[in-house]
Amino acid sequence: MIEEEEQLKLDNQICFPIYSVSRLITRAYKPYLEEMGLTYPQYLVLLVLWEHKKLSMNRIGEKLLLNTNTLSPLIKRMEKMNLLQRSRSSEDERSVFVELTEKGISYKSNAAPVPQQLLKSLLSEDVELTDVLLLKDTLDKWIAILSEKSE
Amino acid sequence: MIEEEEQLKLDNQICFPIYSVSRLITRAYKPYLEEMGLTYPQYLVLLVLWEHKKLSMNRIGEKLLLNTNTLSPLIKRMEKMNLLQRSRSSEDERSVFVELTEKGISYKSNAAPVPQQLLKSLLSEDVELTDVLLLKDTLDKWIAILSEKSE
DNA sequence: TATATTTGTATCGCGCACGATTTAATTGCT
DNA sequence: AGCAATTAAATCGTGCGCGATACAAATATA
Repeated sequence: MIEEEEQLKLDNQICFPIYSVSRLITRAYKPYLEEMGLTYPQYLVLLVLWEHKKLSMNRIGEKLLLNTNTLSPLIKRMEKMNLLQRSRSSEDERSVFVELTEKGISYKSNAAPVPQQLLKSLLSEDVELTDVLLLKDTLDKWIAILSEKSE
Repeated sequence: MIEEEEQLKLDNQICFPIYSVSRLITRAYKPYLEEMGLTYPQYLVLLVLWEHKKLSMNRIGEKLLLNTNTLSPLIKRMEKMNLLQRSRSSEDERSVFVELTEKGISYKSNAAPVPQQLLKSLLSEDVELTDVLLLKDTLDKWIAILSEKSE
């Protein structure tokens, strides 16, 4: 157990590297994404829609752990870019369903090699694939814990 | 090696869990920090100043991997809260040095137990301290790689 | 059937992040 | 000394995140 004084040093924090790597990875994604005029969160929306065709705002939010106050304007921006279409459900007039346009679907082939390339740039002698899988495993468990806590 | 189609599924992404956990951790910090009226990035600035007394904007940015376009307004907000004081260097009029006030220093004792409590809430049967240290190790290596790339 | 509660989405305000640009001070070069 | 290049901060515009709030549609309850 580290003593109180030591705990507060930046180097001994566990949350700071997570926060920093998250930002650095978004930055690393940028050159690939801005060719398509996308931001990282917008790319995430495409990811779930490539996989699921048509989803309500609600379901997209659940999958990305984002609230509608973040998603609403984000998705509207993507609609303006003609990447997707929003439409009210006829069964439940409160729900808005989101579906990709041809353009949105077509971006899939451009984006396909990106995660692989990025992963490659994160691997080295020091960081092997097994380390990454271990890391992902821990993070996934934390997501389960933390997202449950915030209901 | 995962095939192309599979790669694009959210569950197979490595960057998404990092992005999500980062946000969830900031959220988990919130109840502790808002007692002091702080945000997570502001808390990070306090961390480095508790450790280093007096630093230029530049040096704070280096340590937190943040640029001045993020730090300038953030630090000005903290100055308004009387947590710190800014002053131009007399040797180099371009540099602005930042130093904590008594109030800023005094927050240290409030913040001291927070990281420990947070870490505790992240540990479970499934995630032990050794896993966390392994994770931090990988992330620190990635910071080295990624922060070098963006010069 | 009338009313209360819940649910799905949108809006508002604030605080980051960050690319691009600006301004001022310092350094380097001839 | 004189001028270009570099360096340190600040400013601007855009896009997230997110707490708080609003509002309409659907559901539950009396």
